[in-house]
Amino acid sequence: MTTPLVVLGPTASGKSDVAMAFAAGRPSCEILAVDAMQVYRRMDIGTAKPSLGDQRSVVHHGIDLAEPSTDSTVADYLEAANASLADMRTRGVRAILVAGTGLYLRGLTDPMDIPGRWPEVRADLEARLVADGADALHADLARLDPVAADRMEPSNGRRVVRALEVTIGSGRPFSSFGPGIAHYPQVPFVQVGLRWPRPQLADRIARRVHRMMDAGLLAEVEGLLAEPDGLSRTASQALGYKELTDHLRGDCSLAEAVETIIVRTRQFAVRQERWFRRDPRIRWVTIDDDPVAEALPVLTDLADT
RNA sequence: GGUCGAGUAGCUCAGUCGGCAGAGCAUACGCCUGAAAAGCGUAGGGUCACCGGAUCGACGCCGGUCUCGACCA
Repeated sequence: MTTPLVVLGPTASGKSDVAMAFAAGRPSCEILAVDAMQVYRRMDIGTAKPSLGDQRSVVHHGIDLAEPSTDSTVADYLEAANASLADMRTRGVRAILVAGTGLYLRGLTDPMDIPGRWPEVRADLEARLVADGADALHADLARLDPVAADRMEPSNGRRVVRALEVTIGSGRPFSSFGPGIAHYPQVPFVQVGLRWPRPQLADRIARRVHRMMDAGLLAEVEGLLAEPDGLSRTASQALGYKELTDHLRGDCSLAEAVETIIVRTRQFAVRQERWFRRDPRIRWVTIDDDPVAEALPVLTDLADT
């Protein structure tokens, strides 16, 4: 059987190692990275992209899909990732998803009908956001699509603008494109989540950030900034890249930048946990020392059933 | 040893004339379908260094002690 497996968890939880260990012992297994930043080419160290060695021993999908000078979005990712999944299915290859980006994973496990874009509508809305504030736009949304309005904070201008863009642009309520993320139907994916005690995960994150610095992250960032088109809005906000760019501009010392990377990565890891832990379909494994030794047996067990 | 300054939330610091103890960050919890490593909301948290005094009432005033820093010797 080729039910896709999902290994998910916060950054630095060891999910890639677990997936590699599983795939290494089995011939027709390939890995699909479910990660919003590993899609960017040449952003390798800071995104903890699988090493070339790992990529040689197991085929990887979902990485190096976009130039760092362009904005890659959920829809772009889902198109490519779904094509990879379909391809693996027809070849009889088992997919192992290594997932850190919750929204992207939900888009694969619970297919999403992501509405299109209406740039002119959006431009008007963004102008109004600046002029009138997010609450005013949220009031409009509450009138046009009460369900969507209820799903988001009135002060979250970015989300409110998007919901209005879709509702006005498409002529259909934003909420009519899907049930939101609070529904968890059974789906043909086996999902295993790696969970760490917070203090230990924090420690792993700090050590990994320092390891990235030792591996040449600063030079990687300098190289990307030196490219003719630089980093896109989305790529430039990747953890590590953003803070080191600030440092290179002279906004802070290197030590301060590294400390900020660690704090923000820790906060990101918590956000990942909060996203995933609501999903009742995930089988959790609490790790306290060795992710591979502790999670691989569970994964292997579930894979064979 | 002397002079001056500082000591308030986990951290950095506000605190006016003596009248309910504050902010930012951090932390915890939650939301979010084309920026998601993004964006947004809520909450908890205090021996105001310590001891004593005056006062109806002290973080604040008075006396002393301790710690840190700068300067002078």
